[in-house]
Amino acid sequence: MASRPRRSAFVSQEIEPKWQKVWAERGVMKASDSSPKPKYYDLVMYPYPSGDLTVGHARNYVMGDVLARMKRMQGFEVLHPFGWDAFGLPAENAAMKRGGGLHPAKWTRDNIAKATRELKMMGILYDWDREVTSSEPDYYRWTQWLFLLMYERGLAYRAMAPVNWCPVDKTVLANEQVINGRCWRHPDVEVEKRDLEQWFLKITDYADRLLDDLALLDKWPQKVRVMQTNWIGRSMGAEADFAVDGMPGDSIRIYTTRPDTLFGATFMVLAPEHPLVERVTSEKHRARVREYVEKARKETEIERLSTEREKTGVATGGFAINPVNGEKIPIWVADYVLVTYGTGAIMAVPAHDERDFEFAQRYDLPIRQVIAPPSGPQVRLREAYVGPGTMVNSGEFNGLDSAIAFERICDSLEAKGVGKRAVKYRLRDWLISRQRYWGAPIPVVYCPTDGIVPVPREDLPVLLPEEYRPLPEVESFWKTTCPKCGGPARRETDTMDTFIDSSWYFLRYASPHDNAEPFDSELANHWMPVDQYTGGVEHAILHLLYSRFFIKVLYDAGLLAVTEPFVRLFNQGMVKRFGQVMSKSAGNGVSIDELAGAQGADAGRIYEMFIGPPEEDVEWTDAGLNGVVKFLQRVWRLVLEAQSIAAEAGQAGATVDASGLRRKVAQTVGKVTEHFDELRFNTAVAFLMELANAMQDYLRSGGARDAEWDEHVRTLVKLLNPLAPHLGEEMWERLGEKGMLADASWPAFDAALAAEPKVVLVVQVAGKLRDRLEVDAGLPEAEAVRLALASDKVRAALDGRGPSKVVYVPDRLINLVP
RNA sequence: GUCGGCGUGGCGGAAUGGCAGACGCGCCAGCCUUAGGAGCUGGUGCCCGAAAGGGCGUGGAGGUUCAAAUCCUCUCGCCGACACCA
Repeated sequence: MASRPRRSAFVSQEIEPKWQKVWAERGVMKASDSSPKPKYYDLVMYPYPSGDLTVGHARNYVMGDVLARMKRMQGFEVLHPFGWDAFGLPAENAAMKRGGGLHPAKWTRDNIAKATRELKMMGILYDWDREVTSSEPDYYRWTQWLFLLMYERGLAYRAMAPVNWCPVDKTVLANEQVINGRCWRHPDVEVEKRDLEQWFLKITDYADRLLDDLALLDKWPQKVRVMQTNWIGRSMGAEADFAVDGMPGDSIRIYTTRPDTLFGATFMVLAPEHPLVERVTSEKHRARVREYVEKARKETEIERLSTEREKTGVATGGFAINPVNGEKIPIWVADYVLVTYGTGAIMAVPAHDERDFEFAQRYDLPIRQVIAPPSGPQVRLREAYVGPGTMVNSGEFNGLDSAIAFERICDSLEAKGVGKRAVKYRLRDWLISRQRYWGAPIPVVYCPTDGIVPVPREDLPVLLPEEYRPLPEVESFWKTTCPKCGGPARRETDTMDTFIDSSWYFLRYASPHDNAEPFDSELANHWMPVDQYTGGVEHAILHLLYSRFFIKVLYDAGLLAVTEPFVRLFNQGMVKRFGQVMSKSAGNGVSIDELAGAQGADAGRIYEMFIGPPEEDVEWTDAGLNGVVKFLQRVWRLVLEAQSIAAEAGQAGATVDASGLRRKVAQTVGKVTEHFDELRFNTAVAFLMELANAMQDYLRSGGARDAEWDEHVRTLVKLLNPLAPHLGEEMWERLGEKGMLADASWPAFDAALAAEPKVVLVVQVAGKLRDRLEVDAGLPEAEAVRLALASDKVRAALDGRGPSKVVYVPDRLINLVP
């Protein structure tokens, strides 16, 4: 920075802190609960406070800020809050690394202070009066309150179950936190299965609504809706009871999505853990079955679930009776059947199921076709036929279309009382217990007399002990008395999954200081739903599914009037540098201090918006950033030193037609507004660059700096403001404006001003471009044809042939087809 | 394996049926300057051509259409999600 520019230039280090201070003092982004203006709730996912921010983290906060600033100028009462998802393991790990010397609370608060300062340095405005921190008692008190609500509504229960255990974090995990059998936080660590008694939330009660209401979320990325649909995994089918041969009273219930293939069942398969395995096994087979079951139990989840390996199983020697035709079929045990899904037992129809087919081939089991494809019945199947067709080998149902037979066979099962239609889900209940210190304690007490007793609401919060130590080791924490009988009792020492904290934080922003309830229903109903929600796609299932669930429960409890929390969802891409996601630990981060100290926050903000489509990952380069700096310096001179630019061209005083620029300004207002609204920031920046170029050209060609010019300059500054707010305010002030630019009104789009009187009409002959004609807008077709035929180039291309067909798109193109 | 997304100049990317390459980076030439990592002017998809002009061109092959980067079919490549859910 030693060299001195010849022309005057702004110095970001001087103007940025100046305006940040003014915004803070005036509380520019404070949201009023009682404003007559229409509300706009603009939210970014609250982050885990892991330390210093990089410009990479800042990208989605800038997106939120650009939208918030424009919406304010457009006359909305904008709620743009911020907070911290502050409970979680990194704080504990940091504490452990230093031998417990650094308390997680201290570590968390220090990190929050650093990140807050950096957000402010980026010029990002929030209503900091509404800041929430999930690890503070005045927040987690209400997280506990909501747990009690779940408990009262029968949605929180304690059960013994085989659960996922992360050996590194030493805690259990929810299904959603297990990815390919590995911990979501440690991609190289396999989770273990443990049988433990844990707390669950009954999200499966809401499976249908969570699935069906996805149809309402038309402003969510399709990708996320598909992922949630698959995760919930609803399937429609039937359950049927197969009697066990020689064991009256015993039957095996199976679930199938293909009741139309019931006549094709040639064997049954039980999961190794199925409770009837021992009973149906014959003495002759017992040793082998036990050995197989034992082996399956020892295998890891990853091995069990691999689709690569060959299917294995053993016959039990037992037989079942097919309820539709009385046929006796062998019962096998195989680990490709999961005890956790459906009924843990299946009827195997190898002719019409790929997995059963593979298994039947390997163990030489019979394959019977019961559905003939439209191409006609095949003599020998080479692979399972899973499509629809005509029923064969199916008794009274022969000849029916398989879709009709599906219904008829269900009717028949129901009439005979041996089965019924059934719906199943992949979604499991949400395991929320965590064996960790740094989380919200689950507010229940175990009493020898009264069993599970919830902590009364007036006794909340159940505070974490001051000292950082595993809770089961802190006697003063768990040793308590029963709220019911007063006798000695033991407090629950597990804390809640941090995804509970984040399932309702956006409600707390509506009434962050309410000390009587988690949120004020009236205020929450005023601000909700969130109009724009921005965050990473990694929460496509986890946080976004859990939050939807919470909202539906609160709706049912009469505490909230909305059934979906987020109207429009946007997943931003990540910022990379040297090919890797930018992060402090990877050593490729650009810090906000570095940025602000060199090119400035405004340049960084615009660059992050201009660098590429907002949903794509982008590569940060210093050269690209410098291009934006040049643009801003050019705007600065354009706005404040128009004279020098005109003088430079040596034509000051000449007169040029101002109507072209007038149109350009009007068009830019329309396009920039639309593209900001649609979060297409990269193209919005491009339009502003075009406008600045056009204004510069106007001056250079001798355009007058009259009252209209002054208007154009103010329009440019306003349009630029959401992107470069510091520079905007500085220019606004120097233009002699009294109020704050942040409070100025957004330019209105004037379609009449933007309309082009003359258009370039493309002339094609047989679809090939032959000429361009400048014509009046709205030219009638006959006139367009006449003008086109008058062109030498067109006549040459037609080569004497008359056009037999004319396609005319007014103001765009005319295509003459010989 | 299944589902989804993406594939456009040297680079980031525009254009969602109607002029391919907006805007920017980079590069080339020139101007200005004591100096340039500043500013300004012009150029910049590829091929032929001195130019005028012409031809080709959005991973590949087909198709629909007066017209395709855009819609359809197949195919290749990259990325993501799910992965024995009966």
